[in-house]
Amino acid sequence: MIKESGHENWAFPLLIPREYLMKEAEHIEGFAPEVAWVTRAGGNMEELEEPLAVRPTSETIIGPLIKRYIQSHRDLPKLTNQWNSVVRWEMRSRLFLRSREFWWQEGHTFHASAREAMDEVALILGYYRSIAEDWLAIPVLTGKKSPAETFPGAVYTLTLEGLMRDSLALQTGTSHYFGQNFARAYDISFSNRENERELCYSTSWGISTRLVGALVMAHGDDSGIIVPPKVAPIQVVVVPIFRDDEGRAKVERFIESWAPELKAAGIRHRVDWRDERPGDKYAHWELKGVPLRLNVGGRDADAGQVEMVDRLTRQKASVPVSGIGARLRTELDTFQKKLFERAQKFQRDNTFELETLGEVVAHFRERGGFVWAHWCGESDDEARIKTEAGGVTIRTVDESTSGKCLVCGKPAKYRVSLAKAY
RNA sequence: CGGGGAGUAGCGCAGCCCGGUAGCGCACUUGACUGGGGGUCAAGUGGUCGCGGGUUCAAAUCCCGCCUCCCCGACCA
Repeated sequence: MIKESGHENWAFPLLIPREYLMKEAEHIEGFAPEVAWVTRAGGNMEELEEPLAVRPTSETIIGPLIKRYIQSHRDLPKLTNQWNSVVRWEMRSRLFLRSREFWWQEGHTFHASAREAMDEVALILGYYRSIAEDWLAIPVLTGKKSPAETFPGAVYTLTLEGLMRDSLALQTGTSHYFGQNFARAYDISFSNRENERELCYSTSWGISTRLVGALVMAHGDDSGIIVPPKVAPIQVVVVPIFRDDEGRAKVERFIESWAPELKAAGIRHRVDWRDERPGDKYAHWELKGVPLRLNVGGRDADAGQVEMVDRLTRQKASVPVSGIGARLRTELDTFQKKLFERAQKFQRDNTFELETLGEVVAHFRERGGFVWAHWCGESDDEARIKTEAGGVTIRTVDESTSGKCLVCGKPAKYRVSLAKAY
């Protein structure tokens, strides 16, 4: 999707000179606590005269480099994307959700008009939503971040918020509109059609390996993870069941008689011939989240069928091998749909509408999920929510003309979603 | 940075208080029985007890110092 919409892959340096990093005041202020610095080098570990920052994100290195490629409105838009890892020196890390180093995709774009840049930010958010919902089967709430939660240096930040099965929210992607903030800091300008110098309008956006964590926590159960068919490396696993060599040969012949059909139907599958017991294999592949499992023994071979078990319900069904490719194709599509619907239902069942801070505090003492409420926009009130409701934060804000602020009771400017989040 | 806890076999732990030269579960190896939901039995492999020093005839155990990790809080997303 990213490439099809005209973005090119670029690669920018890992290490950022201090002077570059320091240029956008809000940006550096926001990231300062998490930046790792290279301060020594060489066999004697000598102090560097000028420390180098390990990129926590790449705006500050891309700015000074990209400006050379942008001179005229004819050079715009400049649409770049970079796959890399970044380092944020978190005090407390959490596997997949907040690690000190993580792999991601960061897009950085430069435009001749604010309108175009804002459209870009919305376009990408749509792509991210599609990745979350259509591929990972994770329903997401989208909206703007409150000023306190906005990316440092951005005019506004759009976000996707998913709900994990423990009813905590997780930010699964962000898309930022910078206006001319970064262009001003790095003097990224172009000659417009009137032959005047004008600062670029820029954006950045990213999704990371945190999505792996989201996948695990949005669908997993006590038996392990559940991987949506569309992204599953193995969509169907076949577990042969036999006692002796003779039985094995029979089952093997049977499987070989229809396994090519799976391949022809484009189904990613594997036959598990490991020297383990069937029960171990069942548990093993359930743990790994393989959507469909086929148990195949001598009795099935005789009957010309297999026993199909789906990871979601664990219900067993007999499936004739005739036309098995098409049948499994359908089953996988259904699985994808059901998984998404289950997550949607969970999100619906854990979404509430409340009016006062007292209600919100009481609610989050008992449970989690998303709570919709109204907010006047005062950051003091936002801070009060966080302290009094025990870490509850505003996840998204939408313009609103109705309702009263849940904290101060004054007419609200925004409709907000609240949640405890990772 | 504040509070708490833990370092003993690949993993999870007991033993420490009351010193006597290390044990349990899982995993692993071999064999037999087994095999349609994580099996049973038997025999095995595997450990400088986080590091350094001290006390003692003798230290996983007692004393001193150090290192590392985890949890809660603060911070961040």
